[in-house]
Amino acid sequence: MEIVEAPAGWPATEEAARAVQDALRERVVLDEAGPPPGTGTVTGVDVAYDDERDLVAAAAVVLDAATLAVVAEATAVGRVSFPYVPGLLAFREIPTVLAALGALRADPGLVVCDGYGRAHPRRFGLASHLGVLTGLRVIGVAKNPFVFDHAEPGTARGSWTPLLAGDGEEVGRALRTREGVKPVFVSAGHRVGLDAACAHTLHLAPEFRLPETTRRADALCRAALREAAAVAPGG
DNA sequence: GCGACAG
DNA sequence: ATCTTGTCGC
Repeated sequence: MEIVEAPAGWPATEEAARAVQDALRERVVLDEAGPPPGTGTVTGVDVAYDDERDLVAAAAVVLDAATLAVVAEATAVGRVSFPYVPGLLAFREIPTVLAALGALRADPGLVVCDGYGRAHPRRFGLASHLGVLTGLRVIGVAKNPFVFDHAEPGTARGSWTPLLAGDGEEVGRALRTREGVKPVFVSAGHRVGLDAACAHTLHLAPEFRLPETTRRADALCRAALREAAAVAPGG
């Protein structure tokens, strides 16, 4: 089993990581129309951790956007490349996620990841970072609010409320995907606008709160981590 | 300085 | 993220 290590020059300090975000931020594109929901392919990415063995497992699952059926999958196991620091999540997951995406034998299409894109302290969360590094269209769908306040959206599926930054910019939305259930938190990552990001999210979550993309990727990366832990020392 | 804080 | 039992319900 190959273990993905962080590439040479990977940030080793929080200061260096923030500098990377500030430098890459200007490459983000948010004004592309992109394909409408239900067309082409859509890919979910997620990771699971084993701190005891210092391992992280990533999964990428490609779905047919029209039927939400799985058309391709790939996983990768790596060394944890950065500690968890709010605002620097991407540095913890990206090397292994890139390996999983690279092992895919199908066109990823739109990528959906856990976490945020534009709705980030420096406007450069995981979804934007992954998009700039791969050139793919990426959106972020998080399960919990981050640093931005929001009003409670209406109880109906499809209701939403803005995530507003201090300067008044709408950086994301709290979007209700199931009636009466806690909303998800959507933001644009790269080459997709916020309206489109929310439309895709609703299309991908016809039955449960979370998009099928993240549900599939979550299950797959957990399975990959169990297999990796079974043959790794420690723990 | 203190608290909050995606996964 | 992860640690964790039972329980209510489709």
